[in-house]
Amino acid sequence: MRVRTSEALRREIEDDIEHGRLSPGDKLDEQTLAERFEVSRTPAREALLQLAAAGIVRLVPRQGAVVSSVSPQLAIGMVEVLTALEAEAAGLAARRMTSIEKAQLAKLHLASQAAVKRLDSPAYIKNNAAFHAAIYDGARNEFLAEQIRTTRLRMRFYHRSSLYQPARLKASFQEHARVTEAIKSGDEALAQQLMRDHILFGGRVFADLIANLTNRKP
Amino acid sequence: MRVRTSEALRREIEDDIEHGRLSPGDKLDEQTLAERFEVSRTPAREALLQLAAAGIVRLVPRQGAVVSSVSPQLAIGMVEVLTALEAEAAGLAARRMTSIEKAQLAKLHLASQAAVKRLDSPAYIKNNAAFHAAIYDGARNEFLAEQIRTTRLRMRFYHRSSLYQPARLKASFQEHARVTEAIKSGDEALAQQLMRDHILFGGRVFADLIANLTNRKP
DNA sequence: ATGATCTTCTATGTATACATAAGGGAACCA
DNA sequence: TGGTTCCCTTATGTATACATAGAAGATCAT
Repeated sequence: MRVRTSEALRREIEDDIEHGRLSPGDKLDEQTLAERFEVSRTPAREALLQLAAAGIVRLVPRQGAVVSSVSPQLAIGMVEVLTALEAEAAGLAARRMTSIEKAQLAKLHLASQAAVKRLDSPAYIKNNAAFHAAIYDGARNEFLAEQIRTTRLRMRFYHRSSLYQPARLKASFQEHARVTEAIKSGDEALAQQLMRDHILFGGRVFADLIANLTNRKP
Repeated sequence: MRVRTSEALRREIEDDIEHGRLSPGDKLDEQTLAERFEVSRTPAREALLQLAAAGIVRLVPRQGAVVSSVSPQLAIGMVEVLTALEAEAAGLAARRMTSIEKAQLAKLHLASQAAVKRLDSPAYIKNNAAFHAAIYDGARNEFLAEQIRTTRLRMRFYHRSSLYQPARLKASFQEHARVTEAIKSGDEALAQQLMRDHILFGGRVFADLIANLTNRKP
């Protein structure tokens, strides 16, 4: 086998969580996982260990693994960290992007206008991802990009994008416009501040959602 | 056995790296680890998996594990991320600390003065850790604190604290004073900015060190 | 009937066995 | 002498076997 089996299992389980087939609190036992993927317990166990290291599942000794749940407190914490990281990326991008890259970023931004007009959330979500990815590239910091990716992945397990709300979608586009301008003009502090506001807005929706979920079933 | 064996091994190996008994690039094979700790290959292997998930070692399929090396690029990246996170913590602390906590922070800061006067780096390093820990507490964000802890741990593998330099030690104390003032007055933006400068200074020493190391043996 | 204690049973943690891919060395050829 | 190919060794990846800690259930006493 070319790829590591445990790696494949890990991705499958992540996918299950992301698509709601597994929910926070669900128990994952090694035997069942092994049977499901038709492997022995060893790779199943190793997949769980990797998930635990990433914080996706909680591994209680002698009690197996459960899908991590997110407290409102943790949700807010993640939003705050993501905000700081995204803002840093925007600031660095303002400093480091070439004029060619800045022009491309502006182009990416404009390309999303069509999706906004049609209120086409799935399309805009793709545009949005491309826009932010361009900023990560421009920041010239792989480690930062990786930290953002991990944090976002972990958040994605628990919420649908706020961009499914038409109001949020329109606001997002406006905010992107201002961020693009700030980066274009090389204004590091402004780019940071604008990105901070941008992420915080979307993040609040996430934190509110978690708070509601938790209140409902205590 | 009460604790997980692989967990214990992981800590031992981390310790080895931190204290220089293992260097970046060193190979870690499962058999040798197992023999050294007098366990079977299974826990040894699981420890390596956990270290790999944390980025401490690199795990190449069919080729075993090597202690991760840090490129100058990665070193700079880590400093930038740490800067953003520490700044965020300081800003949040400025907003959220009670006046009692603020007074305690000021007290912690003053307590480090003696170590500065004696140029006692080990003592100051302890004071420094307590000072920063108080800020993490005040930020009311466990997730942020954990991210900072992880990043710092990973950096600590590769450098001695810049606080062993007398000049840096004195400067650190002055910077702490300004940060303390900003937090006391609840000035979020200023606290962020001052902490940013503070971390960046120390971080540059780290990045320079890595750059030099890499240039020497290419 | 309720609680406590004991027993049983299951799933985890560890060890060991087996399969296989990658690397190294030897031999052979040019 | 240099290079290529083949084989062998070794370490990783996976499977299986065994030990044991906890959980669940049953039994008994109050």
